[in-house]
This record gives sequence, C-alpha cells and structure tokens, in this order.
Amino acid sequence: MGITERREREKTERRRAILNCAKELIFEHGVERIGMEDIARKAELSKATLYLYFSGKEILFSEICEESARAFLKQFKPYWESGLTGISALKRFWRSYVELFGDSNEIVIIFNIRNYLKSWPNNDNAPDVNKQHKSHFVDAILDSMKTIIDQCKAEGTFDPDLDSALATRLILSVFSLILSDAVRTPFEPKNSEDIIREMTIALQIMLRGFAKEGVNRSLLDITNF
Amino acid sequence: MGITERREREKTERRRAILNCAKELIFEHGVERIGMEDIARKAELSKATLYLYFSGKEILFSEICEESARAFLKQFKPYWESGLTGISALKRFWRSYVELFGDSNEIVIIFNIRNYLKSWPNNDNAPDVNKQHKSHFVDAILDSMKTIIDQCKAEGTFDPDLDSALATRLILSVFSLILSDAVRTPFEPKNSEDIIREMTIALQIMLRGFAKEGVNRSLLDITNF
Amino acid sequence: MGITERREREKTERRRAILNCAKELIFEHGVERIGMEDIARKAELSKATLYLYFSGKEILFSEICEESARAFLKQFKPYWESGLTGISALKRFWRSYVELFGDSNEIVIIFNIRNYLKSWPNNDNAPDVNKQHKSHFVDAILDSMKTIIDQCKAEGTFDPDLDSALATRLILSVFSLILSDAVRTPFEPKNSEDIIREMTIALQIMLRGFAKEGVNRSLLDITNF
Amino acid sequence: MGITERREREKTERRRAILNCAKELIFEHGVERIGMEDIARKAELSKATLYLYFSGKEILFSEICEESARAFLKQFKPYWESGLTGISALKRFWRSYVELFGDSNEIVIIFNIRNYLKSWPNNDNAPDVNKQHKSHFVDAILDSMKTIIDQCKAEGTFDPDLDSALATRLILSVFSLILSDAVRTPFEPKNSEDIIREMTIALQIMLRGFAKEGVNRSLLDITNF
DNA sequence: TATGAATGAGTGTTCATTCAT
DNA sequence: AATGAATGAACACTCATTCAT
Repeated sequence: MGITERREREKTERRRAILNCAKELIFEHGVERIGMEDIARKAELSKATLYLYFSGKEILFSEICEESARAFLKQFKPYWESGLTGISALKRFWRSYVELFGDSNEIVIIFNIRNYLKSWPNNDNAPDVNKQHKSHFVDAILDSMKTIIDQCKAEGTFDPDLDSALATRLILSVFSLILSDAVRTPFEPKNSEDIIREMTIALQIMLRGFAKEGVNRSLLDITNF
Repeated sequence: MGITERREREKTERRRAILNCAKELIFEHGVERIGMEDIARKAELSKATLYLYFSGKEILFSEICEESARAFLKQFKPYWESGLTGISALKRFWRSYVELFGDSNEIVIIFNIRNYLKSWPNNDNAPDVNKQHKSHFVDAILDSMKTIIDQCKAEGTFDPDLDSALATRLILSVFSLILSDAVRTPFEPKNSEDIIREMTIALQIMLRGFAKEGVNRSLLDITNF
Repeated sequence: MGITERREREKTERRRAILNCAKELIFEHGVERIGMEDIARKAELSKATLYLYFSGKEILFSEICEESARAFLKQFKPYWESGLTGISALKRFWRSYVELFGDSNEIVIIFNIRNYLKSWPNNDNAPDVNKQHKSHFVDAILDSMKTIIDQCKAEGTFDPDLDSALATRLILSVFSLILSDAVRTPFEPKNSEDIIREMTIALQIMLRGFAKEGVNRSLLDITNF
Repeated sequence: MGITERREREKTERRRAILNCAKELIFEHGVERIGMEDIARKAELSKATLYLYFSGKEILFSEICEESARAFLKQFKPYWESGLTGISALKRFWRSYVELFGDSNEIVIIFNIRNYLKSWPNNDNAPDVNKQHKSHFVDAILDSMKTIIDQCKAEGTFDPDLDSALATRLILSVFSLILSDAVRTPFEPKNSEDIIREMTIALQIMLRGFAKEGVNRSLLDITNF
C-alpha cells in the first residue's frame, strides 16, 4: 500500500526537481535563453522524460509561476480575510512576500517567466483550458493587491482619485523591472536580500505617491509591521 | 567631390529608411516577432543588404533606441543647461518627452527594443566596442534624469534619503511596463495619447513618492508647465 | 537582362533537382520512410535550403504529384476534347499514360505519395488554400476518367448500371496496388516496363468487367490504338 | 495442473483483449495514427505489459491479420475441399467472407494493417522467423484464391490466358482500396454493409473481366449462392 | 505478472548570418 | 552597392522500446 504513496511522492519530487532545475537555469541565464534540452541536461534526464511531467514548455514555465503564487496566496489569504485595514493588509501583503521570497530567487524567476510567457504568440487553436489557466494564481495575487488598494482608497488612506488598476500595474512593473535588472547583470548577480531591499524602498515610494494628501507618512511605513 | 557627399547622404537615408521600417514592424507586431526577413521585405531590400548598413540584428535594433535618445537629448539638453531648478527641469524633461514622443509610437518601440536587447545573450567574444556602445545615448537620458533627481534632492524638493539611481530606474520601469502592456494587447492598441496619459499619472505618483515630506503637491504637478 | 532569366532558370532547375531527389528516395525506400533530412542530403543541400523552394514537406510531396498530373493532362486533354468516342478516349487515355510514365518510375511515386498524403492528419487550421489545391491536378485526372466512363456508358459500350465513381476508384485502386507491390519488393525492383504491362492487363480486365453484356472484346482492346 | 491451464487461458484472453482494443482504435482512427500508448490506455494496461504479450508493434498488428485470416480459413476450407467447381468455390469464398466480416469492421482493419505493415522498413537484422511468419495465414487466403482462379481457368469459366497471380492481386487491391477509402473518411464512416456491397459489385466486375469470352454472366453472379 | 519511469533517435521547421556574383 | 542563395545550429516535440522494481 505504501508503494503507491512512495511512487506518488517520488513523482512529485521529480516534478519539483525539474522545476528547480528550470528555475536555476532561468535565474542564471534568463528565460529566453533556456530550452527543454538545457533543463533536461541539468535535471540529468532525457528531454523526453520532461514531457512525462510537463506537457510542454509553456506549461512547465507557467507551473513555476503558479507554484509560487499558490504558496504566496496560501500564506497571505488568511490574514487578509481577518478584517485588516487596507494599509495593514498591504503591510501584511508585503510581509508575506518578503517571508516567502526574501531569501530565494524565486520571485526573480517568476517575473522573468511571466514577462516571457506574455510575449508568446497566442495559440488561437490551443485548447481553451490553457488560456483560462494561464496565470490563474498569479492573477489572483494581482487581484488581491487591487482589492487592497481599493480598500485603502475607501478608508481614506489613498488618494480617492487613484486608479487602482493602474496602481496595481505600477507596483507590478516596478517589481518586475527591479527583478529584471537584477537578473540581467549576470556578472554581479544581486542576492535576494538586495533585491528585497530595493523593492521595499520602491514600494514605499509608490505608497507615498498613492497616499491621499496629508496622510502621515509613518502610517504608510511598510517596514514597521 | 560632390559625388562622395551624395553617396554619403544616400547611405544615411537608406539607414533611416531601414530603421523606420523596423520601427513600424516592431510597433505592429512586437520586437520578438519580427526578423531580419521581415524588415528586409518591408524596406524592399534584400536581407543581405541590411547587413551592409547594420552589422547585425542587435546593432540595428539598438540603433533605433540611440536615434530617438539622440533626438530627445538634442531637444532637452539646451533647457536643462540654462539653470532651471530641479523640479522645473523635471517638468521640462517630461515636456520634451511628450512633445517628442507624444504623438508617435516611437517611445513604445524604444522600450520594446530595450527590454528585448537586454534579454540577449552576452556575446563574450564580441568586440568590446559593442558592450560600451550598447546604449550610450539611452543611458545619457537616464543619467540626465538621475542628475535632475539629485538636484531636486539638493534643492529640498525630494526626500534627501532618496536613492537617485533607484528612483531613475523606477521611473524607467514604470514607463517600460506601461509601454509593454500597451503593445502586448494588439487587438485594441492603445494610441500614444492614452499611453502618455497613463505615463503622466504614473510619473506624478512617483514624484509624490519621491518628494520630501511636507512639500506641496502643486509644486510637483508636471502637467502644469 | 539575361541574368534574371538565368537565375529564374537555375531556380527552376534546383526545384526540379530537389523533386527528383525526393522521387528517387521515395522510389527506393517508400514515402513514409524519408524525411526532409534525407532529401536534403541526397540533393546535397542543407535542410534549410529545401524550405527556400518548398514551404513544407507536404507541399514538396504534393508538388511531385501535381507536376506529373499536369504533364499528363497536358498530353491527354487535346485528344480528349477532339470528339473521340468514349472507348477511344479511354484508349487514348491509356496511351498518354504509357507514353508519359511507361519508361520512368514517376507513376509509382505519385501513387505512393498520394496514399501517404491522404493518411495525414487534417490540419484544420491550415490555410484553406492548401485544402483546395491539395490535389487539384491529380483529381482532374480522375475526373477525366470518370467522364470518359460516363461517356462509354452513354454510348452503350459499358454496362448502363455501372457506377462510374466506383469504376474510377476501382481502376485507381488497381493501379495503386500494382505500383505499391512493385515498390514494396526492393530486392527485385520491377522496372517500369513490367509495371506497365501488368497495368495494361489489369485495365483490360476491368474494362471487360465494365462492358455491357455482349459487347465485342476486340472493341475494348486497349493495346490496339 | 489446472493452474497452468488457467494461466494459459488468461494469457490468451489478455492477448485477445489487447487485439480487440487495437482493432477498435484502428477502425476509429486509422493504423497510422495509433501508437502503443493508445492501445495500452484503451486496454487499461501499461505500455510495458503490451510487450509481454507481443514482442513489438509490428507483431501485434500482424497478429490481428493472422487471427482473422485463421478464422476465415477455418470457415472456408471445409467447403472448398469438398469438391466444388471453381466458380462455386468462388461464390462460397465470397459467402464466407461476407458471413465472417459482413457485419463487423474486422476486414477494414485487416487491410488497413496489411497496407501499413507493408510500408515498414525491412529489419534486415531481425530474426528470419519474422519474415516467414509475417503473413502466413493472410497469404494462405490469397493462395486459396489463386488456386480457385486456376480451377476456374481449368474448367473453362475464366479466360485461359488470365494470370492467376495477377488476378488474385487485383482482387486484393480492389478490396484494399475500397476499405482504405472507407476508413479515410472518418466523418461519415461507411458501415460494413455498405463496404460489403461495394466489394460485391467490384468483385462482380472483376469476375466478368476474368471470364472467358462468351461465358454467361448469370454463371458468374456471386450474389446468387 | 505487471508497470511506472525513462530514453535515444528521430521529426519538421525557423532564422540570423554569410558569400559568390 | 546589392542580392539570391545557402546554411548551421537551434527549436519543441514524439514514440517504440527497455528495465528496475
């Protein structure tokens, strides 16, 4: 009986191992430059074996995003739903983010992939499932963020004229480029600590920009949980 | 004697023609999706001829960035050097930006390319010149921006603790993603007017975030030249 | 001025050379077993070059069929339209066939490919052009055949109850298998003379089977032009 | 002791089950389109298990042909050996054929496979057994047919100049293509009744073609047992 | 006996770049 | 100066077959 379980576990582990190899490669060389061949070699598997675990390159990559997004949501959701104020939720959001990704390069990779996948041609004849699933969880994170921003507006912390959707995208874009820049200079790869520090500063700046005129800055301090 | 000059002029014109074709294609389909073949066809030249004018795809693309950056600097530099305050320079910077790119899709293309080129493999055996030249003028713009931000800090408009380099990159990143997003949705392509509007809002938010505590927001208003 | 012509001619010759290489390979090993790689090697070209002349494997293959079918129609059509009786047309049809393919392995290959292409998955998202063009000329030959059979029925040579469409397919199938069998035994490859002889006998038998009861066999003799 | 027998029986049953699954798939999608994977899935077995029962894809497929051929011979042989005239034997042959395959899709599949297998590379280093066994029983059917045709010739029903081997192949080819055509159009799959009807007509035509000049057509009527 | 997992050897196709003319 | 023609190296993906358990 234990056999099936072990099998199951091993399979999951392999999946994870493959994903990890892919992540490392992505972090080292960038998404655009790695192929199934490379991942296979790194994972010490044959290309064909990869296809036993992931039905295609796109799936493999998006799985990485999903995985992390899932982990993030799992960590963040409970707090969020417990009746926090907008700004507290935002802090909690950031805290979850830091706790989860602060000491790994995960987040670098996620954004890398996300941008990469977006640039792909739309397989119009691909199964619809793909399109729906494409970034279900990643988008959920963005949705959370937008909801929080709306709440901040409602509570008078943020400028009521602020366009929440735009604001969300701004944060995303800032993080995205910080990460991209970090990855793009392979000679002196910034460690995640540095990245997180930059992100924190950036987010802090954005929040000040979002804030309603007159709101005290200490209220917006995301480093003060 | 006039012959050599005419030759020279014709050569320059061809270069421009090619660059323009490339730009149009990039705007229509995105950098990742167009190849030398496409550019050649559009320019009504052979692929081989392209290589007479540009030593490679990378050079061709980066040339587009350079060209625009050059134009921008040319327009902006005079004002900047004439003793403006930091915040005025910033407004002037933005004004130049809008005047130059506000009614064309130039800027979309530039950022598109910039992101694209960054993702390229580093040809370690390529002549060093390439690396240095890679984005000489684009970087000059960023340098200007950074200097202005420094000035704003010095003049007490911006938070003295602000990291100018980071701030510059933030602005760049925000613009970059606004543009990327705009391009990525080819079905309902935003026109440059919309893009500029979003950028203005975003920049405004950033500036508020950059500002020293207590600085009056009206001072930061970039729409009020 | 002659240059463009020469170029044009050379290009056509290359196309032909490639097609011929493909044909030889198909004759020697069968359609299913040869790939673009093989054709390229035989033609002493790179795989990529093949794609300069043919946009894909399917196109390359169907081109072979079309080419022959075109040649056949060109040879046969004039006679056919000049008011022959059905049975004379049939003889003429056969004569054209023999004259054109009697001393080459062309026809073996055509049927080989035809069957092969039929077995391909239908690219439902392929450009519609493909579907229409797929076997325009080959089908024209079959149409001719069917029309002739109809005429023979009308003229009282063939059994009025004969299903012309079925009859056409029967002839096709007989030819097809004679050819397939010929190819499938690579150890003692029958030469085209033998093939044609078998085909003649087979066609003769079919015609007798098609004939209206009582029609004199000498009338049906296709060897007697 | 009974255990070994049961084992044996179960093994045979499994073999049968696998063959049946393969048949269904072949009928639905065509030989070229199905792989070991598909058969395994349908049989609710693992791919590896298939190899316990059949040493390879080729063997599995040819086994299907053999099985049916065996069944046919079993049904037909007794009649044939009981001193029928050639033409009666031919009718009996056809009757057996219809009785056995007339209400199933068996025969479609057999010819499908047969054509498919013929197109395979000759494994020159494969054990010779393979080559010999390849279509032992199917060939036995063809031999029967040839013998009958010879008898018809001897009895004056068929043209004495008729090449029996060729005639046999003709019949085969006609059946083969009727079946192929039937399978190739998966949208409106002809049922076996239609197929048998077409085959009957075709065979009737062939027989007329085979007949000695002057033989009365009613004698050749295969629908009149 | 049965199988999950693995793979080698392919498939067709693309594209930036080069070179003879 | 211009180009048609050619290509190498890469790409994602497939499948019959094997083997440890």
